[in-house]
Amino acid sequence: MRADARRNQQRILDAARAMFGEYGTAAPLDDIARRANVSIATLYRRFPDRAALCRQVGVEGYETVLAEARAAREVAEEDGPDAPLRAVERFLTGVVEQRSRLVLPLFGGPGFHDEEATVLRHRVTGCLDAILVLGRECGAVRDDVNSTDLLMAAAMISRPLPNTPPEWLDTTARRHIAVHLDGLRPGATHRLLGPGPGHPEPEHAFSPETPTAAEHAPTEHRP
Amino acid sequence: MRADARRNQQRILDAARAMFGEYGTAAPLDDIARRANVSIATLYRRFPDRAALCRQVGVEGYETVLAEARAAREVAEEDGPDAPLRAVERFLTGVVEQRSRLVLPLFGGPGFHDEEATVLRHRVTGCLDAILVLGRECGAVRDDVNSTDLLMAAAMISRPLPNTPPEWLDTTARRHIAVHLDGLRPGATHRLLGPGPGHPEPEHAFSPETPTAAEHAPTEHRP
Amino acid sequence: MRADARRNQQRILDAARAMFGEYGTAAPLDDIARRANVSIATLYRRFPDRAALCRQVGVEGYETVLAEARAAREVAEEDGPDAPLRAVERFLTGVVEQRSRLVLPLFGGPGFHDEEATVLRHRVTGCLDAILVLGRECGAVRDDVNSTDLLMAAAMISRPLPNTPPEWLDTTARRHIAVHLDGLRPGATHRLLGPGPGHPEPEHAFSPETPTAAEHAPTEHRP
Amino acid sequence: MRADARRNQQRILDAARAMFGEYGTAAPLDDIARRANVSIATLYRRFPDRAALCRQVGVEGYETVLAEARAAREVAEEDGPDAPLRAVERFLTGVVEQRSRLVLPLFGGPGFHDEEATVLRHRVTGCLDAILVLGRECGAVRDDVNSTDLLMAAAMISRPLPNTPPEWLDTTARRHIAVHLDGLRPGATHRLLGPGPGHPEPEHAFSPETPTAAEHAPTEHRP
DNA sequence: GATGAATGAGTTTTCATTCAT
DNA sequence: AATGAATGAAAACTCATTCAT
Repeated sequence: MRADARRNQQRILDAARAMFGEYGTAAPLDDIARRANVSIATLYRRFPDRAALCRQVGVEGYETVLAEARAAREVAEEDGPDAPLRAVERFLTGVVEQRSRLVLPLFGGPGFHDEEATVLRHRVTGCLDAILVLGRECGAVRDDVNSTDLLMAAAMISRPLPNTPPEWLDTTARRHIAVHLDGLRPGATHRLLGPGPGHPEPEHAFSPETPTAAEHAPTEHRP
Repeated sequence: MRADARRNQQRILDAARAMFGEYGTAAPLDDIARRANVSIATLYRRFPDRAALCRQVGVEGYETVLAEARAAREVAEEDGPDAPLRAVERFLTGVVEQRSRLVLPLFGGPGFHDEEATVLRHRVTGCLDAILVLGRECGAVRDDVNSTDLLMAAAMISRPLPNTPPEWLDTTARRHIAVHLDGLRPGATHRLLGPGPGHPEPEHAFSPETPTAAEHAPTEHRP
Repeated sequence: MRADARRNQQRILDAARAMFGEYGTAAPLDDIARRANVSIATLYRRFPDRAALCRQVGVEGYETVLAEARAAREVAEEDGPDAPLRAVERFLTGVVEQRSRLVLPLFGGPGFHDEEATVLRHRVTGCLDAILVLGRECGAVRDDVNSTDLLMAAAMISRPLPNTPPEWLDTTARRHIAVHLDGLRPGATHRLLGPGPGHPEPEHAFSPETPTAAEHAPTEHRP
Repeated sequence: MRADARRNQQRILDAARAMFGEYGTAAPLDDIARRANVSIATLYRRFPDRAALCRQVGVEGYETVLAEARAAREVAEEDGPDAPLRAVERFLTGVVEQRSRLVLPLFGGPGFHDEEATVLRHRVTGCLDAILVLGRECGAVRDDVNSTDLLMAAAMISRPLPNTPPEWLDTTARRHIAVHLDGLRPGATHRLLGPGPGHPEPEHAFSPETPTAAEHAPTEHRP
């Protein structure tokens, strides 16, 4: 690939992430191309359709999350009895801070069963599992929470609520994280039942991805 | 308003809610009209543009949330030291169960400063405040959580995560609620600072809604 | 016809004239009905289609012109050698002043061959002919100008030029009339050839209306 | 701009002028595109909305008028005492003959204060002023008529009267011009007062365009 | 390889007209 | 007789996608 071609590709991805963030994943491809300073035909040469573009933006988002998860795991390995809990805090906070580069909640992003996304997701949950194992060992974290719970919590908390003043979003997220961290300590009165989504029963070996219904990915209008 | 007109109006709203839920708020108005068994022109007679329709669907969603909040407040007034916490549980669970009728997170719904939405939101937070007051009195709930925290939590938890298998959604939500409830008990180690969004400093009288930036309401594509 | 029905009919005509004046004869019938404070169905009861409404507004306009022509003829019969020229001035000025009630230049008004319009037009030219006969007798008016020339001049001068500041229109019309009156005096160096449109050769008896091509009545867009 | 693009642009303008002439400026854009043998989307690529198309057609019309004014100025510089009056005749006749290419009276054309239109209009009045100066010098033209009077006269006379047989239009216009020319000779008994629209008092320097009310641009229906 | 241009298909929106109350 | 409501048809406009330069 020629140097300028590679540069264009990255410009397109950056423009797409920004436009998707501002206007949603139904943002006109024309506008994305214009923002990237390339022609629409060039965009099409790189990404055969909108889905391909979304997917790539999504994958880059997963990579961002993975970076946060890895940073958090390092925190978990620090000294102190509550290091693992601080690691969870680091993870949740980090994901919220990366919000704009993220696509965990991206409609039209890589499907749940997309191979590359699956691999990345498993790497993320791998990091989170490591944190949780440490947390349980030193009694910093309740033992019925699993890595998927954490990943989903991160996704829910980082997703911007529409029709909400932007300055509320950060404060609200931070407060929610604080409550959540308190809820993660041992001594829970509301026990979580079962292994939770994506986690096999202990006695079973790892079971393959359960086949699931089509992803839900509605289209929103720009108000 | 004539009886048939009222009937049609409701039919349109029902169809719109269903279509918005399935395909997002950019769903073709044609299809909504067809689903409601009226002509597109009839839809336009009632709702001058898509925004008006969204707004009304949104308002109905707020009404649903209000109903849940009121039901929860009744639970809070039952006997027992943990009635308030059960009320919060009732509220969060109820909102998640009503998910499909809901529009808290509806793109293009009533703007944050929409008068009707504001009134309804205040009614909801009123109920939640009542619950929290009882909860603090009997020591069932930490004292730094406010009604907006609860409302935003309900919004975040009930919002379906895209690219996520539908059967995960309910389980995940239930598990998240459980952790959250444990986090709401007194004895918190992660204190919430400040009064939180929308809540004035105690020593101040009630201050009017702070003016906020334009609402964020992106458009998503259907994959 | 009931009294209220008659009142409604006139209200509709007034509203139509006003709307046609402001927005052109393609103004939405809905809006005309609203302005007249009647329902659209009532409008339809009185005027089966837009053409009928236009036609009636047009006929009323012709009646206005006829009133001006009659007033002018009375001026012509006053004393003084230039009374006929003052009569022409009266006619042209009067028509310009009535502009807003007029439809000489109304697209979609009564067609040129419409019976009622033809009768009214002939009455107008009758008055103007009387003025011109007097004018020629006392040498106040050149002898090659006919009543149709005057009627067409009135139509041209009174018609508002689009894209022209309203305050220019009156001044411009007044100045044009002044030049025109000077051009109407005897001693012309630019002679008018032939009898002019609508006027038979002197030796011929009155010939029936010559059949003409379809009327030209374009539709304009609202800017 | 690519060669084919330029060709299409001109085709669209030609089609638009023709359609506007036949059906008014509310003529369906679809039909204009079809007549120009391009797709409607191509039309929209060149002209973002109907107004832009009207404007350009209007500007081309002004250019046509300017060409006539320049040709007339050359006539004014010929020998003979009445050359300037013949120049005026040439101008008025020329404009009437170009009627179908004209847009002086085009609803929806460039607004009065449109920059390009203003420049062209000033160029036209510049030519006409030159003619009038010569005419006054050699006593061929009355001295109270100004270039705006001539331009407005041309606009009024060239504008086709609706509901009028087409064959009348040319004859009527020619006859009106003849009377007008006689009225333009010196020795006027009906003096024009004031400097007239658009012409500053002699003692004042040129004053900028007076700001005027919104242009009047009604919509007509096709009968 | 990059681009400006063209296009077809779909969606919103308007409005004249008819119908049921 | 008057009206609010419903509708079909037409028009404006947008956008993803392909083509020729």
